[in-house]
Amino acid sequence: MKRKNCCPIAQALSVLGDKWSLIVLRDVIFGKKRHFNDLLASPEKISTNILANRLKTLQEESLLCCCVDAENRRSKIYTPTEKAQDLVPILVELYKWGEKYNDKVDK
Amino acid sequence: MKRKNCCPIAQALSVLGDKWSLIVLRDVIFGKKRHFNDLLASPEKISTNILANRLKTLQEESLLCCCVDAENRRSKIYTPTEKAQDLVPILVELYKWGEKYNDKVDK
DNA sequence: TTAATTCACTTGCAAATTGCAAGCTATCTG
DNA sequence: CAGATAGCTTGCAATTTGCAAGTGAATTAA
Repeated sequence: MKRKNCCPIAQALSVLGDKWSLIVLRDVIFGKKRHFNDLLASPEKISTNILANRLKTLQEESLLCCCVDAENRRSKIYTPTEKAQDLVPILVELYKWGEKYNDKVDK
Repeated sequence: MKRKNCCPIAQALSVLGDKWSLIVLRDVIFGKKRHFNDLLASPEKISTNILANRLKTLQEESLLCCCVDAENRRSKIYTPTEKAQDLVPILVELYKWGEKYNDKVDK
């Protein structure tokens, strides 16, 4: 869903504005998770088909790059690009807001 | 979709991580839009049922409050709460990222 | 060297969400 | 009183999500 001719916020959200993309990026950027199974194991319980789909679209958006692990060729290594590293301020602000307002939800 | 017992980023995204919530909040916070039809008119073309649904959930999340326009009782006024105003840093960072990376997409 | 295991998916299918168009109700304006 | 207007609601098709099971290639264990 590309949003052309519109404000940068909407353009950013056309890439990031779904339930899972920023969760995956959080784990790659802060959690240093690099493998499919690492990402699967996060507490938010993403399912395999969604994760595979997000990894694909995040590569298409140049947010992740993927290479084969030289030491274990069935394993792939996903690494964040500079474009993804530049999401850190967004993730930090989300963290601060979430901490301020939602941290004690449902005890 | 409440995410309990998990990181503040995931909690923030459980409220904000969908296609439309932050678009509506952008228009209320920066665009000073206050009425249903103002929000409908944004270039991203949200549909009426989705907008009505988002306005409802954003009120449930204490991000918007709603009152009847005293001068025109068929009209409702939606205003951002302090909790919504505190999203400004997130929206600013989204803006900067969108501007840096996505502004020239498809020319 | 064969069998079991692991990794990264893929497939099938039901459920939920979205998008579009049309309709509805209360209020207001002429 | 006859439109017009604001803010929805409804119906329905299309897309996306969630869950479980299965696949194939690479690796490790026996």
